[in-house]
Amino acid sequence: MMSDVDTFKKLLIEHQLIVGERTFLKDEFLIKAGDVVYFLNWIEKGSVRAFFINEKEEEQNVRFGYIGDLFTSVKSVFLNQPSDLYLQALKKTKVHLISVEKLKSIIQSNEVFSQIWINIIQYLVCQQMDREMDLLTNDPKLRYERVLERSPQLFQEISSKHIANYLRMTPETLSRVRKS
Amino acid sequence: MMSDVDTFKKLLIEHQLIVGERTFLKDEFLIKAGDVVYFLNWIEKGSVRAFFINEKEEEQNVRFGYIGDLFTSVKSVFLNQPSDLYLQALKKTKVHLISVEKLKSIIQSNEVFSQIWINIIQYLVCQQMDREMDLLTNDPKLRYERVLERSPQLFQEISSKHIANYLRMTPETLSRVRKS
DNA sequence: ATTTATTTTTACCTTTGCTCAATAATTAAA
DNA sequence: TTTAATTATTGAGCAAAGGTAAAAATAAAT
Repeated sequence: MMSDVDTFKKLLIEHQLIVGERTFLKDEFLIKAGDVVYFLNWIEKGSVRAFFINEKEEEQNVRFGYIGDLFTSVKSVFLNQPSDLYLQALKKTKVHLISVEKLKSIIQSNEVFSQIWINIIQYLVCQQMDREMDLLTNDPKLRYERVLERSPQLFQEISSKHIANYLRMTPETLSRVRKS
Repeated sequence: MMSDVDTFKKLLIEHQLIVGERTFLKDEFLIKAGDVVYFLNWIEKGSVRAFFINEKEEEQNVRFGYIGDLFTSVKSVFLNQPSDLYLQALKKTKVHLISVEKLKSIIQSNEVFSQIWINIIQYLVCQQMDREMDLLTNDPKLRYERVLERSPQLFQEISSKHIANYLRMTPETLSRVRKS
């Protein structure tokens, strides 16, 4: 059985929404804060992180993307405003570029697209609720275990340093938590 | 100029999606965890909180609703599963009931509905990103200030006790933060 | 392969938000 | 209005997560 995201990817190809591809070296930025976002990135190879700079000028990770993921600065796309996130390649990463303009247009004109789009963003809302519940867990160990259970692949793909940041703790705390 | 939510409310009336109304006394539950959710609550009067029970059996607030808001257990509606949230009246609260079944049906069949629905849930995603950034702010004072700036009405409507919980801190810490 | 840089682990110390407790202030109930 | 119950404030002590620093382990670069 095909997932909504798989169906959506098939539609992206059929309707020629893929307008190019790009390769980023490790640490290169797909998008920087302040940039206007023209593309969704469909990751063919590599991995990416999304982070923002907080009030103390520190980087704060909010999302990771791996092979097969559609990755972008969502708020920027939805609100038509400059990105508040940085998207950065964690290793050499190849992406296919989906035109935001064409995507928005076809979501408005094509019934099939709009319905599947609804399913996809509704699912995104659900994932964000889970993320909120994770972040509201005070005990670092429980926070770690919750995320490990739901996203085990995260811990395969991403370095502990970045996971610790994502989990709102220091690398030292994560290291201790994993031992105990 | 009419907001998407206002337009949506107008459509709810025109298409007779309001199938009843209910009044809840202070502390009564609109929905309990485990319940199947049949309705969206359009709040006419009063205020409501959404919370879940965490691993330590404590209540954890995740959302508040006031007059005019559409309020429900979103994940339950989107995933067709029992609610993981409790929705509880914080004072005597009157709501109009929107049929989830009818809403889902009309979103699939009516172009106008589906397009405005897309706008509404895309906006919801953006709000959740902001919430995530709030929760990732480590310093309680900054966390308080961020939310106060973006949702000043929250501090009018809701008691400090519940706000503190929502902000991931104790009432004592919130009290001290407000003084300083 | 060797060097350089980065990440992870460990120990010790510091800070800060939480618990507990007592009081004051508000709100609800009789 | 008076009483009861809940909520908000303040202080003191403590536990736990974070900071610092140094060593060990990986990974990257030459």
